[in-house]
Amino acid sequence: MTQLLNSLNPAQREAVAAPLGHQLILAGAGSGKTRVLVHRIAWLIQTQGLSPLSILAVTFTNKAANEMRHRVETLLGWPAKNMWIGTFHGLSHRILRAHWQEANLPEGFQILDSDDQFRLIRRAMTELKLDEDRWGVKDAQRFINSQKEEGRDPSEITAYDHATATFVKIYQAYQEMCQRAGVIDFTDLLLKTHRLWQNHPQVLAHYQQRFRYLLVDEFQDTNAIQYAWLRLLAGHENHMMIVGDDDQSIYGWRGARVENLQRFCDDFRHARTIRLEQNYRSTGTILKAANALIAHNTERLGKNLWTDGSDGELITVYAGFNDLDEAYFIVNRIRDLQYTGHSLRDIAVLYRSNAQSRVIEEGLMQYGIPYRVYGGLRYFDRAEIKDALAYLRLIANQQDDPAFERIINTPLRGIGDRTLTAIREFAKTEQLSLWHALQLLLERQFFSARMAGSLESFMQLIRMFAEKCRTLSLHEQVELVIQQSGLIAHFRQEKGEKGIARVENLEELINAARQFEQESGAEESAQLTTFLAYAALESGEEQANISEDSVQLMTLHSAKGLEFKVVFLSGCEEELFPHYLTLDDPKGIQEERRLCYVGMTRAMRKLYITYAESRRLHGKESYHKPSRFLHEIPGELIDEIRFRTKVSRPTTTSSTTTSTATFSSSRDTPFYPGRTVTHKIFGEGVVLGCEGTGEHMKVKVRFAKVGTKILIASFLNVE
DNA sequence: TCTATGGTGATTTTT
DNA sequence: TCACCATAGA
Repeated sequence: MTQLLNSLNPAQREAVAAPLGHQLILAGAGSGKTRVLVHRIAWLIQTQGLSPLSILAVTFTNKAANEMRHRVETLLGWPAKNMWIGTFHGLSHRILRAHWQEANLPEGFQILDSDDQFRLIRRAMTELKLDEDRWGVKDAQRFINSQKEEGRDPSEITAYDHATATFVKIYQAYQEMCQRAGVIDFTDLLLKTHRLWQNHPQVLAHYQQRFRYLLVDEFQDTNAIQYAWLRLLAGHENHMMIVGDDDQSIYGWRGARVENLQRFCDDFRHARTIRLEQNYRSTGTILKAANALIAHNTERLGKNLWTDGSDGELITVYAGFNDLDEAYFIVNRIRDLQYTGHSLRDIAVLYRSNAQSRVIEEGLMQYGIPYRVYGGLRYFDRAEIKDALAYLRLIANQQDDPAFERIINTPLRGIGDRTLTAIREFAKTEQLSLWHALQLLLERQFFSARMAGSLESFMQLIRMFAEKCRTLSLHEQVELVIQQSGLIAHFRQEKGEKGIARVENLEELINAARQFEQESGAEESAQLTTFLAYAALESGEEQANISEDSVQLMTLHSAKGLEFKVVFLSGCEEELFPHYLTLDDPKGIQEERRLCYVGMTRAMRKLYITYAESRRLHGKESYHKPSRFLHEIPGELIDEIRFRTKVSRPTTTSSTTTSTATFSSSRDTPFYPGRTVTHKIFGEGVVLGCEGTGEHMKVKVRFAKVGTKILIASFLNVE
């Protein structure tokens, strides 16, 4: 047992071996918080004799949950398969599946993702005859989600003005549509679980008695409904350990409430606060700089990171002439690092907004440095995948209007907007699902003979699928649907790389289903439902070939929780960072400062901070002062370099290739870096570099499909 | 129903 | 600037 504690520092040990009761662990960046959580779980089981089944561990992302489960298993030495470790949404989902009746849900309820939600809200607005230009769908969506996060039903909202009253009407209509279609959105997962507990004390009691010990990660990111959820589950009897860092609260804009940390201490009396301040990640210099920066924030719970390691190198600040020059500097430093034997995966370039990645990508491309940009489309979010899943949803439940809308004319079968509007209107007046409405309209011979034919064959198709699927395994169902729905044929027609990729993605879905069959313990009859929920809740890893050693490009937000040996914090200019939309709100600026703190503390050994004196933004050249955050870092920790040569944007033509050719020395060949080329077998790719001349020139090309290859120029075609 | 064109507007993201 | 949308015309 003491073995468990041996590897920990005093503060960590205090947290891990704290007596039962409530604990708030204020865990600074890089202080080993996951380690503490995982050890605490092991300690509860091994020394306190708690059953693994009486422990509930909650995180925000699937990634964090998977990591925690994995580390618990490693530490305990046995599989923790039946332990409840998961996200708020995943755990809520599990509970709602078990209590669908009490929760007033259909047995096979499905989950809407944000995109489905958007479409359904838009439809609700059309039905209410609201002008989309005046009433933004996005605004309505935000309104609805934030009301739900506060736990409010449409009937519970007092509307003092016309705008709010309108949004409430939309909320009401949307909610009714969800109910009728048998679907729920992400926030509903939490809200309906909370309601379930409130309305059914015996269900609540069951979970309260089962989960005697709750552990919550990243508590500063909890919103109102999540807090209420936890509080209800904890009741008066149970114990709770929460881990968080108020200085890393960067999601206030999407409803996260840092105040929940303080509130926890008020609500759960006698909660013990333990600070983890020893940092195992960064150099002394980086920590001093980060501490100095964050000290400019007010109302902190207070924390000072320290290390017993060395001070390391100074922070290099680079003042670029413009954004190109800034990128040029970063790329050159990366090349230096590469030559001195660093792995590219240890290097990250961070920025405030996604648009900033472009210039840096172009620079990296010129030198053929592989990179990976985070924040792309995820597997289950791809249109073709969502189409296929919509077929499966409609097969499972014909009331599923969002699924119906998605595929009624995908692939194209000549069912246009007018036909659809007629179905929608009939469905609305008769309070029916679209499927049912269509059925009745066909019976009444509402449509022209031709249209009726198309519609009838669509319904036949779905009925046939439903019939056949009864006897098929999950992956066979998927296969049947993507083959015979015409989806594959449809995307095969699509020209270029895109179509090929889509077909491949669809085929991959069969594999995903097969894998799911083997891994999920679900009964065969429930597998389709569970698979669909899995697809909605776990949108999958971003696609990238992880095997290739590449520089990591991402926003500051997505960098949270990660660490890299070398970090470039780019675009540190007023109005970009802190972002101009936050400038008039002191709270906003403080959150930006925390974002900067998060960024800086990602660096283990070396931190570069860069900015540009001028930058092309929204098509215009703009000038900004260096970020105020730079001035908040003590000068003695900084080594500032200014640009030596002006790197100007070519003023001639404005195509991408010429503007980036600033980096390139080999413009005189048709195979200059950045150029798109095609190859008979490998498809489309981007030139990274070349050597030699004429027909025998060797060209290094990165192909979308097969990765980087060096080829003889004569085998390549310039588009 | 598909394609071309012009207007618009432009943080951060997970489930 | 550029990517997204909505609308008009084939």
